[in-house]
Amino acid sequence: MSDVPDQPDQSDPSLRLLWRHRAGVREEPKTKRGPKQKVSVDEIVDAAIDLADAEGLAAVTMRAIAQRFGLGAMTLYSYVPNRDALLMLMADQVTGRAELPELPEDPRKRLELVANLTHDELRAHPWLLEVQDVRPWLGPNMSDRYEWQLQAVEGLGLSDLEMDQTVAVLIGFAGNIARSELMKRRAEQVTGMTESEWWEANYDTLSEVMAGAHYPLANRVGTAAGEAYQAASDPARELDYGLARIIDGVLAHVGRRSTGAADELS
Amino acid sequence: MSDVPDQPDQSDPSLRLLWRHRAGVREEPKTKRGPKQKVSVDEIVDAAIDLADAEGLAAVTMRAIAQRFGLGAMTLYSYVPNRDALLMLMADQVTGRAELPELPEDPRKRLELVANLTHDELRAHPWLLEVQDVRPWLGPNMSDRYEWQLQAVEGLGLSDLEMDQTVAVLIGFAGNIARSELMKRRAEQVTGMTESEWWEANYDTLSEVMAGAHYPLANRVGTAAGEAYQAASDPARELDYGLARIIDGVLAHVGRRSTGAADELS
DNA sequence: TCCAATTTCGTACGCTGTACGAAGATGTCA
DNA sequence: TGACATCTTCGTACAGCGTACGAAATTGGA
Repeated sequence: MSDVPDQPDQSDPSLRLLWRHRAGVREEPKTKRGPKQKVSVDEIVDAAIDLADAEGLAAVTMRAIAQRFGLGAMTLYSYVPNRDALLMLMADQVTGRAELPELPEDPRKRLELVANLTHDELRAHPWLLEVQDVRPWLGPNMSDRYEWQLQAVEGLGLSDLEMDQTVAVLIGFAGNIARSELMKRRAEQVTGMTESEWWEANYDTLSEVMAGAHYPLANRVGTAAGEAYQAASDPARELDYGLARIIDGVLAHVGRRSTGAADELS
Repeated sequence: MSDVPDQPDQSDPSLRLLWRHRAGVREEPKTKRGPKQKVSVDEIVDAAIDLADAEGLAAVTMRAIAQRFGLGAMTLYSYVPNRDALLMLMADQVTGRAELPELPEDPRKRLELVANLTHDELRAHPWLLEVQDVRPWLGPNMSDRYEWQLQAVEGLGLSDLEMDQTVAVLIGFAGNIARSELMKRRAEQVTGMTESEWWEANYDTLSEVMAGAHYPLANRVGTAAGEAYQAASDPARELDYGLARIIDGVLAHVGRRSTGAADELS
């Protein structure tokens, strides 16, 4: 009824939850009545991370986590507003586990480090690939990570915008490799065969079904891949190859600029 | 009881379903008894694609699709073995809708075309991003696509393995851009605010909560981004930048090789 | 001591994919 | 023409999900 600044707090409540440990979060002046909470948000998030690591993100159900603490499922909702928020907290918390090594002098090594760190992390916690596409949440550990990533591309001669975009390309590429590794592992798990076993088991069907279709390049390339690795793909080598090309491109770009050529981006 | 080659058919039943239209699939000698099916697999898959386009992959439920045809939910299972198979069919079928343009002469333009085609497709059908990570299914349209993609990198001086990896880098990058656009759209939908509105609404909370944390580079880069576009990111420009760098890197690689330098990959 | 505040959690709802089995439709054969 | 085998259709049911709701239990402050 009044025009008092009664703004309904448009701000995202998840932010305070994400930054709960860092200085600056003012404790809300809550009365301390009521039972003490039996566990902490961190314990819950850690348990959820462990569960996701061990059995995949699908196994991270509210009921399963609660059970780990001997709690009722609904009890979790006094710690965390909902499952999506929990996933967000998991993502930030697991990001905080990796220590960020000092950056080497050599520009190529710096960029490789950024990509490899992301890749290793996603291999250890593949469920991050499924979580990430909620939002690039601004948690404290994600922010630390981003700052570190920017340090890796600082001083190369890139514009501010290009620094951000370069980081995005690198970690995006690392994510793609990790994703293809995950797919491969899952396919083996689901079918119960290795990749080469699958090809063997389906060779007859494939050639029957593809009779009349002509894939000269795909056949040649597929054969080459099958001989080089003994599978259709080898993510580790894909990582090396693609990363080298991307870094080549970035370094060529800044090199070209520093020798006085035109640049097309602000 | 006998040692007759009674092999339990290890081959993937989904393959015959994927290739159902192409020559070479032998019709199984089934008796023609029983009622005729009222719709076709193609109609079901098309309806599912339309639904996914309009309301997202989560809206693609067996019940919802069946209802579109006035069928009972369980009826779908006489057309398709399960939901995952349906998603696979959707992915291949929607891939077949895009026509594959003739490839230009200029190598750079060819690689750009491969990436842009993928990007446009994923913008039109973002749910492909959620489906793809089941497996790179060997459907007829996916196979056509792959052959076309290989044509784009044929003759550049890449080895067979490198051709495959180059295509993977390009379409993976296009997918990442599409994914970040999707995230952005979803975030706006969920929060009901544009990106800049969100930053404005959370500015106070952010600075309160991040007090004590120092992100000099992130602040500088973030400010630059906010001024350049009026948002934290601009996927269209990220596409141009990253694509240019990747292609730079690939062309530098083959250029270096053709001028007689060493190559590190088979 | 009593109450207000808070946590805990049992129950329930709507939604999902899909297993099961009955019912109906159709072609084939005696 | 009937009887039967085979196929499609689909109602019902189940387990599992996130979570809304409200009651019960617990605690600190007045």
